[in-house]
Amino acid sequence: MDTYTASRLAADAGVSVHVVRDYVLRGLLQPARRTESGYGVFDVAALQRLRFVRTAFEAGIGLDALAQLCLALDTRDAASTAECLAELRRKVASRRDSLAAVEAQLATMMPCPLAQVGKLAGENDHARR
Amino acid sequence: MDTYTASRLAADAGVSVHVVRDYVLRGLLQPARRTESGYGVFDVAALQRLRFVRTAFEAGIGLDALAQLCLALDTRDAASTAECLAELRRKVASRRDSLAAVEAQLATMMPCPLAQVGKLAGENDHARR
DNA sequence: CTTGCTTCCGTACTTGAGTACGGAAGTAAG
DNA sequence: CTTACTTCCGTACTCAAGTACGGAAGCAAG
Repeated sequence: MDTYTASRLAADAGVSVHVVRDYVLRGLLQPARRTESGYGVFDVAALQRLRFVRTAFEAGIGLDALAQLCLALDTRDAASTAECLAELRRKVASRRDSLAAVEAQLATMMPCPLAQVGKLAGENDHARR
Repeated sequence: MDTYTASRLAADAGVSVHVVRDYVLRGLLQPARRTESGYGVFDVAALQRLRFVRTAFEAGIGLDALAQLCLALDTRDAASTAECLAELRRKVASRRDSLAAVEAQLATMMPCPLAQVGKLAGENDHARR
């Protein structure tokens, strides 16, 4: 019936059980329901959520920002969801830019093993102010 | 004569003096020389180095990896420099991939504020094993 | 029922990056 | 010389994300 225990969910998403618990505490994840004895029961949506969060996290998005989005998502608040999404897209874009900059600098250092680390960003600003 | 005091260097790179000291301790940066009284004296190369490190750091490269590269750079060890550069390029590439994945998922959630977080990565793997 | 796993929960430690504190000593201006 | 700022150094704290520990209780098999 597509239900997951905490450890199954963790295994399927490739994280430790602890991370699942941590994310539940942070509001990134919630069990679809709980057994009478308090055990969490998760569904496919939770797995998708968890995978999404991990991907975003690996891309450098902080858990707090993701928690905000998840909250908006869970409360089905269209306005704040849109806002969170916009903010995330900004973050992603800025991250992509830094990445591009590093790639460029890395490229300039590739061929020669000398210490010409700055050759690109040479603003050459007036020392000895 | 293009020399920088620790605080000038920090200001010009847009970081705090503490970060400069921290980076010197980590071997990411070294003063060109020191005054008799132990004060660090930096040069433009250090500024370029610092800027590069910050850019890379903002792109999600850990300081440890950067420290390795800087060590290789400073010892002018062509072999390990090349190795570090290769590794950094791998990291950058993987980071770019995560970023692309997030962008894709973000795009699928943009138009509709519903909780269809996973619609992309839908592996649909057999729950209730 | 007993043995053995999983879950729960709280708490506490770890690691990475950075900030803050406190004192000693250098430096610079009047 | 005195006052005020900067630097140095070590140590200690903060914050984020995760891991580890320890005990209580659920669950499952013999």
